[in-house]
Amino acid sequence: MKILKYSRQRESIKSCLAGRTDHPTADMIYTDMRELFPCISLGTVYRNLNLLSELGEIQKLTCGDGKDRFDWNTAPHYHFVCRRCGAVTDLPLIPLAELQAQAEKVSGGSIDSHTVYFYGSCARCSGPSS
Amino acid sequence: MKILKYSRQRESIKSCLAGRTDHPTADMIYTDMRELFPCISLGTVYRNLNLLSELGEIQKLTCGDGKDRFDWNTAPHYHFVCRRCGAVTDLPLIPLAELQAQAEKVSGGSIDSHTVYFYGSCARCSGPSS
DNA sequence: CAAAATAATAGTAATTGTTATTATTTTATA
DNA sequence: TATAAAATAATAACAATTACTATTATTTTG
Repeated sequence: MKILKYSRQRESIKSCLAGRTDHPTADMIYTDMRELFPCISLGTVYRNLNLLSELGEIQKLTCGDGKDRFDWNTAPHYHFVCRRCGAVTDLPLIPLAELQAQAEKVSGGSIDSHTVYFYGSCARCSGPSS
Repeated sequence: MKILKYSRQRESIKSCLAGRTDHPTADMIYTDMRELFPCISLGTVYRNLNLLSELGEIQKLTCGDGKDRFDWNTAPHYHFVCRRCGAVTDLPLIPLAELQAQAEKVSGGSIDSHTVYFYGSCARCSGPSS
């Protein structure tokens, strides 16, 4: 199936994601999208998020909370997951290309990417008011 | 609910997992377990795997294929996921404590663990016969 | 050791996140 | 504009997991 260069919903889903710094689930995107397209289907959201991530225009994350999350930033970077509030945030760390090269060596196969998730309690949740 | 010190099924699930070097899903454990306990329930397998991982006696992995996997080795270590055959294997790499310390610093919160998954094609799947 | 209390189990139903199906509408192209 | 292809909304189906319940196993208590 050839992909059309233009689809209102897909364009909108992509820019909706691009406008968020958190890492929303399909359901969160769906909630947002209904403001613009009150009749949009959850299936459309899922289909386009998967399509966009297959095309390499967005990234799918699995941080261990059971639901997929999505990230407009396709550049490799590491994430932090707060176990208390569930927030997923980017960390300003340089991805370790050497680590991946080392992993590839010991694996005996070929490695094209890696993911790193840090788990703990975010600044807000560790703060004095909690 | 207080946890009993002895339950045949739980003990057996734990030692079943301990005897495997792959990182089986609940369903794979279930298949194994039925040889010993033909009437064991899948719910029992799930409940005990979750219980054991909450107790810190085993580890739960989410490598992005939709199903949870389990690891008898609770020591921090990194994993390799083959996108072709789906195998999940351990990598002999020293976990980077400094990276976690660095992540904690930039996060502003507190971090107690991190996971690393490498993705690619394993030795067998990259080999000549494929 | 027997009886009472508590936890674990098998069997099953329910829930959740996600994907597939289908009739209809949108978009691209001639 | 007419035709073909792709995307959509609505809905059903699905797979992994969790919840429920009556019964059984284990522990505790007298």
